[in-house]
Amino acid sequence: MGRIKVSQEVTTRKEVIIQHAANLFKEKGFKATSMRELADVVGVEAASLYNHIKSKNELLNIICFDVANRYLAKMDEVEADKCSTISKIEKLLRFHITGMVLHFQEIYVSDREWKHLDNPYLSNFQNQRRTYRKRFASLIEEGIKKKEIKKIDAPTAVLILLHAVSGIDSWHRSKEKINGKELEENMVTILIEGLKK
Amino acid sequence: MGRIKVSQEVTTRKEVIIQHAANLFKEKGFKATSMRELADVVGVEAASLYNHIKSKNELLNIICFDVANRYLAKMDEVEADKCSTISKIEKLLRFHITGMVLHFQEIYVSDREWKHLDNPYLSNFQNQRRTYRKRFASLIEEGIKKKEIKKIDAPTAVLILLHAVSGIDSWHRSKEKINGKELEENMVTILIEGLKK
DNA sequence: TTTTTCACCTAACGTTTGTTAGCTTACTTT
DNA sequence: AAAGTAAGCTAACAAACGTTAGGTGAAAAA
Repeated sequence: MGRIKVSQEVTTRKEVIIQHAANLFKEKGFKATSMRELADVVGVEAASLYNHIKSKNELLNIICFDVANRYLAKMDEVEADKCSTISKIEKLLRFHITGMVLHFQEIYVSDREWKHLDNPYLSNFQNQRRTYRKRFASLIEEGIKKKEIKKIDAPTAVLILLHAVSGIDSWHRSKEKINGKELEENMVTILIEGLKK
Repeated sequence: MGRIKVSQEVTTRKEVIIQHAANLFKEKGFKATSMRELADVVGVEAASLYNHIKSKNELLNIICFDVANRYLAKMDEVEADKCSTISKIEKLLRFHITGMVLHFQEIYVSDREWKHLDNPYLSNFQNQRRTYRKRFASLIEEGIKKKEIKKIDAPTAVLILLHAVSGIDSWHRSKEKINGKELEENMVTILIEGLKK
């Protein structure tokens, strides 16, 4: 069929494949995406993919842990920051939102398709996810103690924040959509005001 | 293997199958659930399922439209209600929350797996979904006009509400969870306060 | 008790799946 | 120009998939 073309941003053929995979996994789901389909959009025969990747599941692994690691790194950064707790939470929220606005395919996949990871990656991913949420909840509890935030159940608040953000997926699909920055401000307004005391 | 047992609440064998299907689709996803697996938990051979259902996709159809119709009916009811706009929204929100708390399998499936519906059901479902959200957004805009709600983008608010609710799925999975009623109050507090002017 | 109907079985079908083996072509380096 | 490596191809595999055909046994109706 042809050679895989690399560009300046996407320098290796493996990365090209991963990007197309993220797109397809997002649109059709991991299980519903076949290697032949992926090969088609890459512009190559299915078997040729295996010159660059080990398996279909490796693609999912890479996508999921790429995202997970980005969030953990951001959490480190924010925790170390010297500012009010509520604005730490706002920073995290904004990070989630801009992430979803700019490269939502991977995040969407990592959010929705991680169930199809195979062990040991599966347990690993679940652990990372759990600790991330715990650290997030701790921030909220800290905010409650400092009376910056109203008295609510912290895990519930985390759940609301994270899932509200994942709804940005349908913003992408919608026809008459406001721009990304407006979206961010609207979400922050509703959610952060909802938390504040 | 044996006969499918019906109970007082679940009176037909088809309903038994649907319920197990909803469970599996929720846990593993539609595509990742095989008819042989479903047959296993039902306690019967795979081929035997086809005495009661037409196809695997019929199961998904039934689950998705069951949920969609429930929500549309509730929307009719709430719109006709004579109360403030903000409390209409609160009523809808509470309906979504209790739905997720009580029989979340079906709702979860309808939310996440509808992509695998086949036409004409797919377009049909998408239409219903779109109108539901539009009616929800209209309520919010009405609330803004009446100055009950702060000036925000209505579709964004809808998106936040609906997706925040779908996060209740991870509440079900969590170990140290507060009870359903508390969860509901927490969510309403954060989200409705977030909307109010 | 006989007949009919429903519920289930085994066996098999045609596809589609992820992946491998072995060969050829196109770039890169010498 | 020759040699070596990287990237692609065709063909095929074993397994899993949804589904159908045709037969068996048990419950319900006669």
